[in-house]
Amino acid sequence: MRSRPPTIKDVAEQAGCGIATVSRVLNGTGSASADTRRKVLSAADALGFEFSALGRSLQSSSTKTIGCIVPSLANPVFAEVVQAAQQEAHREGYQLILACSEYDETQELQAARTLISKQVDGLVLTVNNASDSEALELIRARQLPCCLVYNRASFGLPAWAVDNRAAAREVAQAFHDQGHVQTGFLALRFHRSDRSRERYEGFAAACREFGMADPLLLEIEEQDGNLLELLGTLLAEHQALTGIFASNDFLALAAMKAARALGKRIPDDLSLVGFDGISTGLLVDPHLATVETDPRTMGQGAVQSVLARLLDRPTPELPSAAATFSFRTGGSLGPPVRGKADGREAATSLPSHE
Amino acid sequence: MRSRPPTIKDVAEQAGCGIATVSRVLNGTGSASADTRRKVLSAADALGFEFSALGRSLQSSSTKTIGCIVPSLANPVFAEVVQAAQQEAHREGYQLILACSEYDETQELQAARTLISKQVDGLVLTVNNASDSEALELIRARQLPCCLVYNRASFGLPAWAVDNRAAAREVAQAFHDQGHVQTGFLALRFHRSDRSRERYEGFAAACREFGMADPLLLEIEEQDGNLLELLGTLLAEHQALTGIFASNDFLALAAMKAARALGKRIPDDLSLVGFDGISTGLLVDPHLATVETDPRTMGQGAVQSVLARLLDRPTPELPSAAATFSFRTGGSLGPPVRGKADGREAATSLPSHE
DNA sequence: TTCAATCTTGGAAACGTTTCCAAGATTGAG
DNA sequence: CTCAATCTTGGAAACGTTTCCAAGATTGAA
Repeated sequence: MRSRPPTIKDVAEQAGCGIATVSRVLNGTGSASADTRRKVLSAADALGFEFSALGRSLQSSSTKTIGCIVPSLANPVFAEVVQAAQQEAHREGYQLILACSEYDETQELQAARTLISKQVDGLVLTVNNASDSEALELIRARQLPCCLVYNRASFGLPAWAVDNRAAAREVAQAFHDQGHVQTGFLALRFHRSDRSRERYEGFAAACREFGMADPLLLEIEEQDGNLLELLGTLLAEHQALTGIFASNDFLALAAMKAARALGKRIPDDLSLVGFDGISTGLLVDPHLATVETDPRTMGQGAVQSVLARLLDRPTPELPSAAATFSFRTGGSLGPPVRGKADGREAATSLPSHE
Repeated sequence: MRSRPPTIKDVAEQAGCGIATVSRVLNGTGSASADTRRKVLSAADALGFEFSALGRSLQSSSTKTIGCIVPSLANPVFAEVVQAAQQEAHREGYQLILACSEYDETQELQAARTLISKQVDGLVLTVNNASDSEALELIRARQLPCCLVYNRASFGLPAWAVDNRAAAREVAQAFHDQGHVQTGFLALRFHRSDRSRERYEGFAAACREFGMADPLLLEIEEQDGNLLELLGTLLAEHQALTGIFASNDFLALAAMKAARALGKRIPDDLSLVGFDGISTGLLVDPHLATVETDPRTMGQGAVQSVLARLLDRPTPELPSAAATFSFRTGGSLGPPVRGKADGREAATSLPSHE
């Protein structure tokens, strides 16, 4: 009938000893006679006692807790990051507190504040704009152990990031190798993500390098609901494009669907390349060409970096820039084919894709 | 240079007043002269003071924190549940602590223990087996506000669940309507999920009801890696089946891919129906027929239920069983067609699907 | 049997809050 | 100007731990 959970004091009383003794016995620190040990153990068991992490944290000033901020869990990339981070933290006896910023800087800052006030021991996060984030500034001011994920290193913080520019260059190269000239870059919330911008910039620079036309920037502001419609309109407006690089796989897949609704063949009429390498890309036909990244390694690594600072361990080695991604070819990328539905011969005359 | 974050005591000292006053001013509770208020405010600002949720929780015995346990974030259904739960909690000033059980009862219990010791105010969770879960027993013993998600109500706990049996019955009906007799039920970790079992039982019962053959239970134990191979083998062994109901969409999509690798046409040679209604099912061709559920509503509702108990609000109404799912038809479900690649006429002689 | 060394034990302080309470300061009415 | 009512303020206790320290109990060797 007691609603209040039992405390160490209750155990001490029941066992007929002092709270210090209970603490020592239950934590296996310090000495105790066999008799007392037995009494304490059975009292704790009878009461169903569990230490309150609160009291413990207050006194040790360590919560065994790591804060994690990501833009959204709707993107499987971040879901994987979080899952891997959670596992790694758990492996070391740490808990993860999750917050999603919804790609909103205000919520991002808000989340950082809350996590800090919850006294998290460290933070792992993906911010919208690493080079200009109030949240990061706050964290740095507090000198909290922290590691970025998918953001480029910034504010002197370690970062498990993808080399977006180098990856985008490989995409441009792939388009160029297939003979594309007129390409576009498709982004969902362009101004809200530094990743997206880096990919675009890298892509644009590489297109120039390879002598292709400047890629057309195709921005979409809105959310899911009418996404397919918007994409349809956008694609219809830009029939000249033979290839599109999307800032993430979901967008690429949606574009694939929208293009087909317009009667376009993939890749003959339109080639598509995504970013992230989510598994869904391998379920569609043809497979989505994309830049594969490794969210699990990122999430795990970021937690390791934070823990290293926390526990005075050697800092884990960050992957070399080139090892942060790998271009994955797929049937969605092929040579552009002139002519509408009768371009079969032209298609077969070129090297078969994949 | 101070590494220790400033406490209320520091602010009091700087402002030249007592800590009680600081507390009152900063919390806007109790009175204070305009002068003191100003001094406290500027001192707090200068020090960059933030309350420690720890001390506060210890004294108020409320952490403004809700624990959340799901099997995995790899399944977008749970990712959505978590995301929605997180948003709803946040809306009410609560934080979410996340734990994944990896479909493992030991980790499930472990997670519950940790969250309890972290003094979460409530819990939202999906367990592997609601009718027999040590974690749930622990929670019930502690009388912690708690709500199940995707599990059937159990232990007297509220639950935002899908009526798996009724949903499975609709699937059986759909198969029957299309003329299927020999069907199979495909599950990934059958013994590890009560949802999967309920779906199978409901499906089997309904098949009998509709005069179809008992569905064949196709179990897979292993994880991703070789999933496609395993599915291929399984499908090759059971050529007689004309339709398969998979316990979730990912499995259904993987089966679709494996079936195609075997040269089967979907749905002519094999019809497929999934469960969950993830958006990926609409990206493939043909669309995946499935049972749609609403993870966001579930996650949000569960948090509301917990908060209702926490804040003495009226309990939110649980959805009626029938409203927990809706059958979504799709091209992956059609009438079975006799004969291998030359069964076109037979196909067109039957009502065209969807 | 005795004394020193060791083992066992519990009181008390500290961690950062909130809140009760009493005391001192201020106000206003008569 | 006086007294009561009100406002403002800070000390202290409480929340649940851990850990320091000193005191009492036990052990073993001479």
